[in-house]
Amino acid sequence: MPYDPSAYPPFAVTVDLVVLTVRRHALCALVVRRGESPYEGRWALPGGFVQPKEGLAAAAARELEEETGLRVHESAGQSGGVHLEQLATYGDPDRDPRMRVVSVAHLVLAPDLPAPVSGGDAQTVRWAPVESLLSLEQEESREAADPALAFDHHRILADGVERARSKIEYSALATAFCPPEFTVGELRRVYEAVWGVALDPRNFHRKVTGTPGFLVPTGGTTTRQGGRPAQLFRAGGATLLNPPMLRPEV
Amino acid sequence: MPYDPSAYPPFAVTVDLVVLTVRRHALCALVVRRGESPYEGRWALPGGFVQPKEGLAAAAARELEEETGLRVHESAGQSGGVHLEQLATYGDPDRDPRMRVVSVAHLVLAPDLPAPVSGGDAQTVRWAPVESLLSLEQEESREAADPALAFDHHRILADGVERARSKIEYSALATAFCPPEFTVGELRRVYEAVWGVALDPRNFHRKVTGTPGFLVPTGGTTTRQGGRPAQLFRAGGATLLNPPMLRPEV
DNA sequence: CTGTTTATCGTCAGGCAGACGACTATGATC
DNA sequence: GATCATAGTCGTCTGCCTGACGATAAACAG
Repeated sequence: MPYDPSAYPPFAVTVDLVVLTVRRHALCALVVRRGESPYEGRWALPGGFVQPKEGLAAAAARELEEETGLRVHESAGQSGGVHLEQLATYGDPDRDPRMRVVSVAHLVLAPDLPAPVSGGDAQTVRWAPVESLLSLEQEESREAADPALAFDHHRILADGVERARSKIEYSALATAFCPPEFTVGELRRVYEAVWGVALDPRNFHRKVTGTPGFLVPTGGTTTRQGGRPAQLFRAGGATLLNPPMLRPEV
Repeated sequence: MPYDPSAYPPFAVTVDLVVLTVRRHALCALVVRRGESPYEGRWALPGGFVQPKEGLAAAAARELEEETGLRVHESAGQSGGVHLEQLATYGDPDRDPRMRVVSVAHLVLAPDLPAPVSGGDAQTVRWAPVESLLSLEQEESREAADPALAFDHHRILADGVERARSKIEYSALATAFCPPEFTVGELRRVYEAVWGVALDPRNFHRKVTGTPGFLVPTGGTTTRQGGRPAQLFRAGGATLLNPPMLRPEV
């Protein structure tokens, strides 16, 4: 099977981004409003073409910075540092009606941003709760009050959310949703938002403070959540939690 | 950013396969000898171009059947059924010296085949223990007695093996390495081969027979492993093991 | 018949998670 | 300033699961 550079089928390769954060106790994803056909006016995941001499992760990082101003830290997993990883690749022959597009989806976990989204037009880029994005799509046949996501982005988002949900079980990645310094309660609210469940504050506290390398106390305290002052922590060096955090049944 | 079908960069999209099985108590991968430049004469993972109107999983299944005669069962996870899943996508700009190739790697778990490999030339397709494939590559600078894998296939294989090792922890996928009917001991040898550790037969037996939906007794027994007759099982409907099998530390 | 091999059942101790009580230290409200 | 609401932190207890390992069972090889 010799290569003939003009004989291989014409493919376009793109990256799509599932950018997740936790805002107001809800897991939110970054979506952009499409300004062109197809799916004009619909919400879609941010993304774009991979450049000829650009790696896949580099393309994802570039698109992320173009859309949000977020910069990926090299050593992912740091608290306050944005985490980026490859999610999966979607290449159904007719996922884009215009041409054959293979999209390498990436997952980004970011802390809540004070400014909504810098670098993008506020009218066309926004955070949307994943719950509404995913549930709306389920009943796509309803009147198009809030249209569903474009292309196969519903599936990509669902896969990304599922990846995030399972990954915070056995890794320290939940700290990627937190500011550089955070309390145990704030970290617990991240788990609660991502999993959509309530956790026992006492057992959670015992678990995370008892896992070596997960949290490092900074010595400071804060009362920004109200109530008794809480210790501040940074993410420790551990990336894998063993034994894992257990997601409650059902 | 309007689409211009002639303006996007020229990409080729391929699928590569990490096909794993357990033979003679060792985890083995399918490799083919390259007959052309670059890396002529080297071993490489099987793979090929995605066709214009073909999905990624379909391309992987087609390549698998072309190289091995194996056919993927639709409902993966059945014992005796071949399991196929997407692994990851590799697209470094210079991973192939000839052109820009983005490869969507897939992971295949198959039971040990009585016939070596049907459908392929026995001289150019073979099972190789992953231990030797991976360790050889580590010392690539040694004399080229047995050259390393072509392209970035060492990394792809390593990722696939790591995926398989972690996935049998929390899923019932180990049965994909087994024939349609198998004993607890045979299943244990699968775990031991994939993880490269020895497991306690008594605790393993308690664990797998006590996990609902993992194993279904067929009523038959066999002595093909020698010793006392062992019950035969089929894979149950469960796909996720909760709690998971624990891989011994270190 | 005896030793070897593999399968299977049981026992026991330690670790960890879920349920939940108790106490502490803030700010808010009266 | 007393009281209340809110959040954080420490402990206790119980049940489940795992790792270590003893014991028995059923085949085959000599």
